[in-house]
Amino acid sequence: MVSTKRLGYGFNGNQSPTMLLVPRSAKGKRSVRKKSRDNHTNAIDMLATIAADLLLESEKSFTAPVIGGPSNPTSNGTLKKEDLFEVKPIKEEAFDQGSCSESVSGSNGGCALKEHGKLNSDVCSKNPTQKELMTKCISGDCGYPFERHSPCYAECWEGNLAGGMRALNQCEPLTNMSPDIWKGLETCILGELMQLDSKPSALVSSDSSVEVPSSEDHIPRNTSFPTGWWEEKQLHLDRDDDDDENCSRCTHGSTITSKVFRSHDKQNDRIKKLLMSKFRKDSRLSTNRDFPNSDVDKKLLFSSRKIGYTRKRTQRYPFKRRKCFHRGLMSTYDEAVNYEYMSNLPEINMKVENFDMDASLHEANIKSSNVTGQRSIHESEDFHVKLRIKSFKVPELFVEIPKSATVGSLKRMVMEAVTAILRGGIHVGVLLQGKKIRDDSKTLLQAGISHGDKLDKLGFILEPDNVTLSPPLLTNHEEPSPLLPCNATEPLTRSPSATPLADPSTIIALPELPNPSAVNSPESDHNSFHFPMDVPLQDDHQDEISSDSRALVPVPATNMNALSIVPIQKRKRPEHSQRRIRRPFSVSEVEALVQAVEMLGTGRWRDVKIRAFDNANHRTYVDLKDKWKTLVHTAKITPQQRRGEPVPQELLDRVLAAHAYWSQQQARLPTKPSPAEDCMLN
DNA sequence: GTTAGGG
DNA sequence: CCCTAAC
Repeated sequence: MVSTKRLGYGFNGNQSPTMLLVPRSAKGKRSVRKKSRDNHTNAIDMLATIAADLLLESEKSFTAPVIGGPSNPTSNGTLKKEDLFEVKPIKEEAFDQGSCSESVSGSNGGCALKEHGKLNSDVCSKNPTQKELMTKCISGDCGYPFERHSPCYAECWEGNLAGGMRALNQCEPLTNMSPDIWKGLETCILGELMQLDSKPSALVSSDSSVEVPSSEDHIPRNTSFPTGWWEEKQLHLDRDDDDDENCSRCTHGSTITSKVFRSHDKQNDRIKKLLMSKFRKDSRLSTNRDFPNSDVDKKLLFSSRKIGYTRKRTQRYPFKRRKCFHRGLMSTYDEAVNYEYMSNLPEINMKVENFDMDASLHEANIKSSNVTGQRSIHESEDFHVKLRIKSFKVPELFVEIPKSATVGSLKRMVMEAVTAILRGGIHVGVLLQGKKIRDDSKTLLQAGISHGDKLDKLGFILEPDNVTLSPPLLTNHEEPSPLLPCNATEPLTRSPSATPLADPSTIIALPELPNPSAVNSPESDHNSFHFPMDVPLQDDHQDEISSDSRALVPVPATNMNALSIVPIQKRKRPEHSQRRIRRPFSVSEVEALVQAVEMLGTGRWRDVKIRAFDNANHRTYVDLKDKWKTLVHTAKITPQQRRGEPVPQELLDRVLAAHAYWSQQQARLPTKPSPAEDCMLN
């Protein structure tokens, strides 16, 4: 018996950032849209993207970006010119510390914007050039209807005045799209947002101004910053007037009147009709590229280059901002799986081709849009729920390995473990407030994955495919567990329930260690160094993982409790765990098996197991029996017919001999010990 | 829980 | 390596 200290490691994958843009009406988890193929859909795409941006940020509270350049103004507010022109890349780490962290902590939710607002105020007051530039961007001089999507404004935000100026100069006005049209579109979208806010007082009044109540009350307490998008917008517009007061206004959510709502209602309705009509036609004529030449159609056909730039911006900012200000939110999205396609951010983020699939909803939209004032909340169906999955975690793994093991062996163990989990296929489970959403046919809206407060509780789970559905076990796993970041730094210490590895008898001898019993131990062979799969798959263990880590912890296959709640498509073994990983017998294992069978015979596999494979936890006596069966078969066929690692002919000869002998013995006296065993017993 | 045998 | 009948 080998006694050796083991090191426990917990793994949680770390993968590339992802962002998903999914229409609310999308069904199922795989409703990722295909990329748009023409300018028409590009235009809709862009509008949808913008709308989604606005929507999300109105719901989840938009937070201001951090100025990249003069991020650390001196106490007296003095800013050097070179500071303004210096492009300082924003490091993500910066968002996890300092004022960002404070603002995230919750008590002073307005701190982030306050800081930012003051900062920007300082910048503006000290540098009228930047202020002017920003104003130009806001006013639409660069042709972008929403300043946040304006390249020059974006640059200004980051303090990159030179870049902002360059962007402004390079920016071609969208001559095909009159400002009024854009204003109208904007108003339409914002109208949707207000409706979504579910505030009865959110009205589009006929006097061309809109009173927008604060969304503060609807912001989850654990979100970082209770400020609506329009509030931030207003902050920009009113920055000339004050600085600190901006913050208090935003934070306390007083009623404001925003310039952006001052559009003409009739025009808005007309535009909306055209837009909705356009969307509807698009959904019906998805393959028809000859689009009607309505005004909107023409005006939607603008340069795709701009769209691309806009998208680039829309991806860029939410990523940074929420990293800073929405830590609590982001953490729920951090859970993820290492899917290759997930890393293709630009592709996924532009999936809005079938922007509107629900014709009935469109009808409702058009119908309701004809009615001024209250509109159905279903209008928001057309917008998107934007989920940013920062990373997907691979299943949490547990590896126990002697300190003396090599790094290479550790790598192999991890590789084996990962392979074992992935080989059976894998799928994503969706958790909302700790509960599984099993009905793939539900829309996101129906499932409740549409509102900001709910999105906080949204999580994803990576699960093996070969799992089963067992209702009696549901309650165990369905307990709402807050989805928080998982550090998984103490994976093994939190398992009070003894695992097989805690038992010395299950410790696997490793080649690096002197092993007195290695003579008969197949595990002493270098090739037989395997990841102890039995260990991490204990039920109790996994339950703790699921509840403690609270992250996207994919459920190992043999966790019956967890697996039981997983809806599956490919369910080949409904009531059982994932197939064990294939572990070919090494030559030394074969030798040990042959030797044991020579002594014990072919009908005492349990004894064979105990005698020769007691340390090999992954070899059951059934495995040994099966292996012997295949060995006999292998010995009978020609070497050319054999596959896998060649077994020495000497061993195969012994197999045949032993097989012949014990077949004969079993026919005569099934219980008589072999001469060899007699010798051993003596 | 083991064994044996088909898949 | 899985599954299961038979013990």
